[in-house]
Amino acid sequence: MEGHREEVVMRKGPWMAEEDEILMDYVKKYGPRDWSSIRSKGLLPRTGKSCRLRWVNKLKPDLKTGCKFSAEEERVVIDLQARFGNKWARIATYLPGRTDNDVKNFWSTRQKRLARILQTPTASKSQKNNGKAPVFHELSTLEAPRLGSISMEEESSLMSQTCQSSSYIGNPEVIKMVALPDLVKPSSLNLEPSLPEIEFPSIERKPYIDLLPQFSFPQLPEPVLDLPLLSENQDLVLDVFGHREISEPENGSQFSVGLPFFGLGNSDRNNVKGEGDNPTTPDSFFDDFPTDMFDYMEPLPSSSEW
DNA sequence: AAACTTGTCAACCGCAGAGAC
DNA sequence: CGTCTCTGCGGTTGACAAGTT
Repeated sequence: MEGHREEVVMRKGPWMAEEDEILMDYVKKYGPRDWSSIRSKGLLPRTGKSCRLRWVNKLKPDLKTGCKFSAEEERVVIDLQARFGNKWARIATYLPGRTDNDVKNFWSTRQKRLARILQTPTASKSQKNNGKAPVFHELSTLEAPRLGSISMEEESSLMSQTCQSSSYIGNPEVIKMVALPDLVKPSSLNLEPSLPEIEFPSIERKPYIDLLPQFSFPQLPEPVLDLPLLSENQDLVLDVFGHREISEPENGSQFSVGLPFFGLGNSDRNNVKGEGDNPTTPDSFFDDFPTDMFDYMEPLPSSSEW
C-alpha cells in the first residue's frame, strides 16, 4: 500500500474553460476516442468517462445547447419513447443536435410535471373546480405504454381508466399531457377504484393508435449517426423538421397530435366550440380551458376524413 | 423583498457489453 | 476462460435560474 500511484487527484464537478480547450485540442488531434489517455498523458486530471461525457454533451459541434425542444422535437421524443421506451441514446439519434442527456432531461421534466399535476390536481393554477377533485394517492412511477405493442383493447381500457377520475377532467394540464401519445400507465396511477366512471357521450372516436401515421416513422428523420453525415443530410433533416428555427415561439404551432380521444375534429384551437350544446360534450368541456393548452396541438382532420 | 416552487442543465454513479490480454 | 479496461447507457442528483406566492 505505498500509495505512490494515482497521486493525481481526479477533478470532479463543473468544467473550466481551460479544461474544455484542452479537451477540444485532444479531440482535434486524436479524435473522440481513447478518453482514458487524456488522463494518462497528463493532459487533464479527469477520468476518461468524464472527458467523454463532456465532449458528447457540451463540446461536440452542432449541438443545440441552450435551445428548448421545439414542438416537432417534443413530438418525436414522445412518439419514440412510446415506441422504444427509455432508450434515450437511440431516440437522440433521430434528433440532430440533441444528446441522450437532453432527451432524458426533457422527458424527466415532463414526467415530473405530470406526476405533480396528478398528485395535486387542485394546485394547478388553471384549476377551476377547487375542492371537487379527489386527492390522488402517491404516484409511483409514470411510464408511457409501448404503443408498438399495445392492443386496441388495452388502449381502450387505458383511456377509460384515465378518464375515470373527475379530477382529470377538471385539469387541463392533465388533458394536455394525456392527449399526447403518452398515457400514464394506469396500473401505476392507483386510481380510486370506487370512483364513478365518467360516461363520455358516445363520440365517434378514432383510437389514437390508428392516428399514429400522423407521427409515424417515415416522417421521422433518419437517425443521425455521425456528424459529417448530419451536415451532408442537413437539408433533408431540415426538410423533415420543416424549418431552421430551433426554438419554437411560445404559441408554437404545428403539432399534429391533436385530441384523438375526444374526436375534437377540425377545431380552431382558439375556438373549440363544436357542434352541440350538450354540457357534457367534450367540446364544451374544453371551453373552460386556457387557449394556450392547445399550443402543441394541431386540429385533427375532420371526422369525415377518418 | 423574501421565501418557496418549479424547470433546466450538467455531471456523477453504477452497470453492462465488447474487446484485448 | 477469466480478468481488466474502455466505452456507452440510463438513472439520479444537485446547482442554479426563473417564476410564483
